[in-house]
Amino acid sequence: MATQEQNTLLVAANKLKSNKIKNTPQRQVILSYLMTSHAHPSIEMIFKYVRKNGFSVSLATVYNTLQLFVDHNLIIEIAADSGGHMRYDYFEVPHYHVICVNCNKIVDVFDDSYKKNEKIAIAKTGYQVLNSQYEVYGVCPECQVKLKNKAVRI
Amino acid sequence: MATQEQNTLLVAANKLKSNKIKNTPQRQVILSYLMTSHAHPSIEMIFKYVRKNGFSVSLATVYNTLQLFVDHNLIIEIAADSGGHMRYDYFEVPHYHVICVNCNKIVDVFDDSYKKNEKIAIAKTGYQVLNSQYEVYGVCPECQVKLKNKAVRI
DNA sequence: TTATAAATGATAATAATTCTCAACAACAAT
DNA sequence: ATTGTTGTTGAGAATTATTATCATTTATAA
Repeated sequence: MATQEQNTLLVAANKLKSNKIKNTPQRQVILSYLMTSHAHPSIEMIFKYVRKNGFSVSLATVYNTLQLFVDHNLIIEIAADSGGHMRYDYFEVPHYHVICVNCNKIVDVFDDSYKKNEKIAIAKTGYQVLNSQYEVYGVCPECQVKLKNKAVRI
Repeated sequence: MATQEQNTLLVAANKLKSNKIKNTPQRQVILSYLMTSHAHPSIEMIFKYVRKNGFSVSLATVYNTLQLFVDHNLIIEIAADSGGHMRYDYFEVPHYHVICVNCNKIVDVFDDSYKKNEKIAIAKTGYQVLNSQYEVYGVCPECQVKLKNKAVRI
């Protein structure tokens, strides 16, 4: 019987094939990680994850692979501002991100109404629209508590 | 009679004062540039602009100043993907950006309906929302023509 | 004025990203 | 299955972007 990990790798492998992307172990692992993780991982996190799972990989390959996936619209890049690191997310079902400006935690909101603005953008600019991204910045519930406690202790 | 440039600097100076930001020549010039330019300039463009206009400035000051303005919500950072450089924009009236993935041109769309999604985000996540940003990626009319011609000439 | 707290700027230090190219691997055609 | 071709990987170098340092200068309030 196949393990969960094997199943996920298989799904990723099929995704690569249907996108005519050559099927290497590194690409399978990176894509399956992005498909299943809710952490919206950074380059560094992805690099460590692949090695931790027993595959060889270099940083150059992580960069190349993520760029390739972005070009194929399989994933998106998220600029999570404070900290300055790019984060990556599998993007099959349209959703947007709510990002904590204190701890950088990112949560998904699966509501595609923001996508309606693409039509307005086309009408107003004449651009040929490929995709769009909506991001909300704020303070997560945990950090709201932390910051409140901090203020009291001055 | 005051020149246009002088007027713009005056407006910027008042903006700084009303935000309790110490009023230095560098800050005036950078803010006035962001308030009047439609170019959504990068760090490099801002640095060159300030020097071209006869003021001394260092890269460190440009970085510091932009961070300060972002913290005061006077401007926003835009991750214009391809090219990887951050771009900056004065942000008084809510609007979103339509970005050409080929030439990186950024145009504004002044339609704040995307802001309505903030309420949904609050309800679904419990975050204390500070602001939100919507970005559309596509190909601008000029590049549509260029790319079409290119394809024909292979 | 003058005191003082803060900003500037030259440069160093660090971190992130891209480049290079030899060795290797995927996959289509046989 | 074997092989040839084309594309991928990876170690490290090169480059680029960003942040830190700190002596000097400047803005502002008293």
